[in-house]
Amino acid sequence: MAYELLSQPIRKYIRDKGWESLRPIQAAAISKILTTENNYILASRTASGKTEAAFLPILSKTNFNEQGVQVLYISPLIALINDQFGRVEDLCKNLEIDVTKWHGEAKRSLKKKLLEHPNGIVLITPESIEAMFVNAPYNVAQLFSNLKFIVIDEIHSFIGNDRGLQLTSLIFRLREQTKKEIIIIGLSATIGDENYPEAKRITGNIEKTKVLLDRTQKSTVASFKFFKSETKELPLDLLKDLYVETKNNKTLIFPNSRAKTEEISVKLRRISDRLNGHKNYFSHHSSVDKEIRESVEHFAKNNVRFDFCISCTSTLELGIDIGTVDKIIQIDSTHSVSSLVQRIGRSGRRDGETSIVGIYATGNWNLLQSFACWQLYKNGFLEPIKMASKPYDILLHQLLSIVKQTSGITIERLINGLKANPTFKLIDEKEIRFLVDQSIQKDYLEKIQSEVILGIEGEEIVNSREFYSVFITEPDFKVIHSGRKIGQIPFSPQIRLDENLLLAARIWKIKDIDFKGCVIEVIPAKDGKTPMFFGNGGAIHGEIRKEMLRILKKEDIYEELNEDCTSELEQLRFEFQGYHISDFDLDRPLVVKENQIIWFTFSGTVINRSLKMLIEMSGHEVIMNEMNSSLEIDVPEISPNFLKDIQNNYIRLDSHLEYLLSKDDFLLSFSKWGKYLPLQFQIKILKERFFDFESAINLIDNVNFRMSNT
DNA sequence: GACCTGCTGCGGGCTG
Repeated sequence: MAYELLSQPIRKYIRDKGWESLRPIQAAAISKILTTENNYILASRTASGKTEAAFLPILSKTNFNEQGVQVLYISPLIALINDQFGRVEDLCKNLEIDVTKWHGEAKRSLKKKLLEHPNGIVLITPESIEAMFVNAPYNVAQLFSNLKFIVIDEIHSFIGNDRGLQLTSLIFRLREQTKKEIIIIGLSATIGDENYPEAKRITGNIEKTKVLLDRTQKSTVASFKFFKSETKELPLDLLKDLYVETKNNKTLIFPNSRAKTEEISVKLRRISDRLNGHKNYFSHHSSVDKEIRESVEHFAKNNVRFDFCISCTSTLELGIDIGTVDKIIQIDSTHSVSSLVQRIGRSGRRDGETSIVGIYATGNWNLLQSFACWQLYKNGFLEPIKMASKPYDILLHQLLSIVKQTSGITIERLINGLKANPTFKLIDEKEIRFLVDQSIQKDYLEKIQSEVILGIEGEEIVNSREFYSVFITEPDFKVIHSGRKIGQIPFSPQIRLDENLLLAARIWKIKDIDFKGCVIEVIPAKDGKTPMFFGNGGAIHGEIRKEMLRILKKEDIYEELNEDCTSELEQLRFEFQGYHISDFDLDRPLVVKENQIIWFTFSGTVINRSLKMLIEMSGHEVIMNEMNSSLEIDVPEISPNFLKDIQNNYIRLDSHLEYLLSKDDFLLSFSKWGKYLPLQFQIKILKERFFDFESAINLIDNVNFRMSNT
């Protein structure tokens, strides 16, 4: 029995809490963590007690009287650290274990106190670990040389991206500082079976990392509605229906964009005011001030009596506890199935409760995409994610960080350290040496006999506040109302005196702009427009597109769809019925018009993007439509010559990419540190991370174009 | 028709 394995004080904690039994994931984690030395990934749905599943056995097993921090908890969000701090402190309060928050907004006095007596548990972000390595490497040694456990929360948010590679590298560097093995526990609610190898890579030891999985799913009820949108703004009928659906509930609305988030919260409140409904309409996204967001979270979590409606983006997708939510509304399709899983997980959090999700579509293709996501959700599909195998940009970043950390290191030690780092396992030693040589050439590094130190250019890169993170953020203007910060918005032509805009679920008039200090002063107003935000969103996975094609070709009637949705779907099916698709991998519809063809690729964003470039290289104009996954190409027909031409373009890709990169570095804007790489490495990361030319060429080689015979 | 994430050290001025 798992309970009997726990230490006395932990058993007392469980008794005092009045828990009748341990959750399945908790029982499994306790047995395994207490009896083995493996790393574990705990995969279990939201609100299933994963934090306790990790900490109960860790607290049982660890001797906190030893010098040094014993447990390091790593989180992707400051907000999550602040939220989990209370829970972990509660677990520790009778055990006399200190818990310390260590992030950019944590109190310095408490950090100082920890440095004087390093002990207990520390909650930290990856960027704060990076900063400590760069600015105070002696603190890393002082705090973590006796570290026993690392807990990584929301580990899926680190899979398949640069931040995950950075974290993998930082964990390796932490391990180099300690005498004993560190055991790593990763937590996640949405991690597909195919992604376990990638999650295990983060621990640095794939063989020694096991998965504990609780597949129990909550039942979910979905209903689809259709309101055609003719303009940029949402149809009034949709808003009225939305109001009725949400007025007597605790609801989260996900409209996919910050602008729509503002539009919905302001307009719903206006309807509610007119009908004497409640006033608790909020908006929550990255441009709303942190303090306002916290007060919204606090309201949702601590009030029981009042209904509320929070219109939000993915800021409320991750694990921050906002208490009970009755209903989730999704406006148009999510960009991934895993995002849908996270959002649905926010409602019906208690055991046995059903999640309720209402989905509104404003266009037929959007309806098809959101229904495809829903079908894949029911099948348990989650997008497989690949970590970059040769992340030269992260290698360069870590190389500079290590040289700063060591204040000078022999070239051989530097190269051996990078070679041993599992993050860069697939990068050859020859390539690492070349990158070091290039860095010396460009003054990022300076060679002094057999050692390197940071060069003049390197100092400038490393000694910047921007160095600690591996993702790019645009500069913002602060929005202030009588001394209080409302949020921050990007600069756009819209930012002019007397212009009105929506922010934080309110309407404001711009009264003053300080261009130098990047501050906008506003006063309340009666009517206004949504602010202009610039985003470039994520890529849609090919499986969603394939599912869309399958649904188009089926004749099934679905009970989740209301009458309007069903007739929209029937209409789309009618348009495509003449194409005779039978092989969903290779048969693709083709429309031939005068001097133009439209190819419905039903492939993911990355392949579409690659096809577009390959076709453009032949001098054709291509318009890529991401909504219906089509390419409009200015040729009269798909002739054998046309296809051969494209296949030949594949051979001269490198020189084409080289030409594009020499014009500007816009293509590379997905990689923060890529611009410091030698050209041939820039081309390689483009081909690995932004495009997938192999799959695109494979599709061109094997596709069967189907033309309509109606 | 598009999401999100984090952040040092130092010095000056102000508050309790």
